[in-house]
Amino acid sequence: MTIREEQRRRVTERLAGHLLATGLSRASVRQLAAAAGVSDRMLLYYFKDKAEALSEAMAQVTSQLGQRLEASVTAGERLAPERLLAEAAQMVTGAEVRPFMALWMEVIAAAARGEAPFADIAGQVTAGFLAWIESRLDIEDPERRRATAGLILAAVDGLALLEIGAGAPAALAAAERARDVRFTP
Amino acid sequence: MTIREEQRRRVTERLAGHLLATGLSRASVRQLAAAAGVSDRMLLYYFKDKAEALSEAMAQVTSQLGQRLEASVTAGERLAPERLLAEAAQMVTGAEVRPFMALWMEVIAAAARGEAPFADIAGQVTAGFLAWIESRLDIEDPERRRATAGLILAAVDGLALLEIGAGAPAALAAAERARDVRFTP
DNA sequence: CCACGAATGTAGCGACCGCTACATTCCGGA
DNA sequence: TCCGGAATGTAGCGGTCGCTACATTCGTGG
Repeated sequence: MTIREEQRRRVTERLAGHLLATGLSRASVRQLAAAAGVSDRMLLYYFKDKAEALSEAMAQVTSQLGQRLEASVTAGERLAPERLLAEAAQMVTGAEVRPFMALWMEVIAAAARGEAPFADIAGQVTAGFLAWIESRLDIEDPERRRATAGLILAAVDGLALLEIGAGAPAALAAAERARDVRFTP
Repeated sequence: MTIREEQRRRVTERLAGHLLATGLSRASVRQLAAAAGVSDRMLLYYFKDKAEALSEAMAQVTSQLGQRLEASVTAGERLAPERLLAEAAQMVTGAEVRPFMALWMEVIAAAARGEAPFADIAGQVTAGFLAWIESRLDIEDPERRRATAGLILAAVDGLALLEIGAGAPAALAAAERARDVRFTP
């Protein structure tokens, strides 16, 4: 493996940590390079441009989160939507995934205004989450399962958003209230 | 009324339209001034700085949305949370309020990273929406009413977010699915 | 040991950013 | 009519941005 490839991997991991810690606003080429412990000149040697560096780093971030999700939710078991919603709501208001949700909000916002490469990143991450939720729902009808997964993901993302706009206590209360939700049929 | 005050109002309205149409990414001082039909020098004469201009424009935007909400939802009537959720979900996926939701995502993202003045703006807008939803919920217990309002707002915002990440059809299907939600008790 | 490509450093380009100092024009009241 | 403040224009400051041209050093295969 060339030095470039090695560095690329090391730098990607550090970038992921930096993004989780500080968000996209501290993500200029020079700032990213400093956080990764390399010169800005070298960052753009390892990656062809800033977009590629960010894409790789975000892929790393979501991969890490995916592993945590796998570990925290009982594997293989399919749950009723009510339970999955309750667990997801609890998780998203917890301290562990909060950095990710904050970063995720920024990615979504950048995607909303069409900024490359965030539109692609947002689409991929959303698709990944939807597939993950779907695979854990004990709903037979595929169409209904997909729609339910979308609604659960919307609720989860919305709770993270509520936390930003109304504070953690309000978001926690809403997450508690999510336990009273029932899906029919 | 001085010319300055007159211009301030005219410019505020144009800025609101520009923000709705193009979002925060096209919101540099020079771009805002061009959209408002004044020189950048004059924009910062009417407003003391960029933050003040954006705050006024966003207040204008939310005021407009508030008027639309008042007009579209039966006034004075208190609804069951299921119905309010269904109506809100339908509204947020409609073409009318979509520009606002896109802008709202950007404001939330900026607030999440602590950017002034968006943290304040996000807090005020969220509080306004929560109060509006609460005033239309036929739930007796104030604490439960507040928590339910938070959950409904989270669902609505989440649907807008889902539309960005997964596309309009997925968001529509999830909004449809929201009709099957029941709150207990 | 040396040639050659990989790796790295130095320096800066042109564009945009928010904002301001300064000069000038406009206009209504004394 | 002229004076003073409001209104507006001109020009540019110091900074960050993403990115690159060019030069230099390093390390390894022949």
